[in-house]
Amino acid sequence: MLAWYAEHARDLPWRRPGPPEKRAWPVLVSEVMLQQTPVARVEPVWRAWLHRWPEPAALAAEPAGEAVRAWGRLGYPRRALRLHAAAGAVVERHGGRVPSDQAELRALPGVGAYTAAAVGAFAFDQRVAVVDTNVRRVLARTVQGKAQPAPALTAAETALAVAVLPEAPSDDPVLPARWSVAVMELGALVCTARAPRCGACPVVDLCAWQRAGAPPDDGPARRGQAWHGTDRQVRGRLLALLREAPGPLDAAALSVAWDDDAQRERCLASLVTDGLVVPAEGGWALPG
DNA sequence: AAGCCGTGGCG
DNA sequence: TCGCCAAGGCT
Repeated sequence: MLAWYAEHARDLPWRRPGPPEKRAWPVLVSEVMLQQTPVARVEPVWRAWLHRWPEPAALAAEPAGEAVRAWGRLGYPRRALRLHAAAGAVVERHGGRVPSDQAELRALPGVGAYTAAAVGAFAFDQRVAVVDTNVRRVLARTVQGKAQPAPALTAAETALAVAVLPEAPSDDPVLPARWSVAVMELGALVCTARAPRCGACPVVDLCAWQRAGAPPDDGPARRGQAWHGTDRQVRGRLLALLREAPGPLDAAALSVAWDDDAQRERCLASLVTDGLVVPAEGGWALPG
C-alpha cells in the first residue's frame, strides 16, 4: 500500500511538504472544502482562499459574507460559515494557530471526527485513524469482503480502521500518517465506488471481496437524496443570486429564484436563520 | 438517529 | 437521460 502510494499519489497543493504549523491551516481549509465535494472542484477555490487568507487571522478579520462569496459553487455553503467561525475560534482560543489536539480540533465549528483526524494525520503526522468514505470502502472490500460499506459509519468500522493502523517504526514516525493517506488515495483512485480498477490494485491478491468473487452489494438499497423542488434547490438559487450581487437584493430581485412564493420565503427565512443571509437596507444580503 | 444541507460530472 | 456519487457535519 505504501509503495503504491509513493508511486501514484496525486500532487495536490495541500499535500506540499513543510512544518506542521505551516501546513495545518491549508490542510484544514482543504478538508472542509473536500467534505462531499470532489478534488477537481475544490482545487481552484482552495488556491484562491489560501492566497487571500494565508492564515486563520486573515479570514477571521473579514465578514462571514466574504467567506460565503469566496466559497463560490462548492456547495453546502454553511461550510464556509463554519470555516469562518473556526478561524475566529482559532484566533480567540489558540493564538491564531490551528490546534493539533484532537479534542480541540473537534471543538472547532465544522470539524467532526473525520476532519479532526485528517488534520491530525495530514498536517501533524499523528497516528490517528482517518475514516472517510474512501477508507470505509477499501476496508469493506479488502477486509470485510463486502462490495460497499454500511450506509452509515458504524463503531465496528472505526474499530477496524484503528486495528489496521500500523504502529510507527522507530526510524519512521510518520509511517502511520502515510498509511492513512495511502488508504484514502487508493479508495479515491483505484478502489472506487462505481467501477473499481482491481487490475491496478496493489492489494488485489489479499482482497477478501475479490477472493469471494466480487459479490454485489447485499445491503439495503441506498436512499437517494431528492433534489428537484426541494428547499435545498431553492436555497441554492437564492444564495447564488446573492453571491453574484454586489449589494443587497430586494424581494422582487429574489423572486426570480423560485415561483412558489411560500416556499421561496420559507427558504429565505431559513437562510437567515442559518446566518448565510442577513436583512439589509433595501432587502437581503450576505452577512457583512 | 434519520434527515437535512449544494453542486456538477460521469457512467 | 438520470440516478449515483464526491476527503461529512449537525441536529
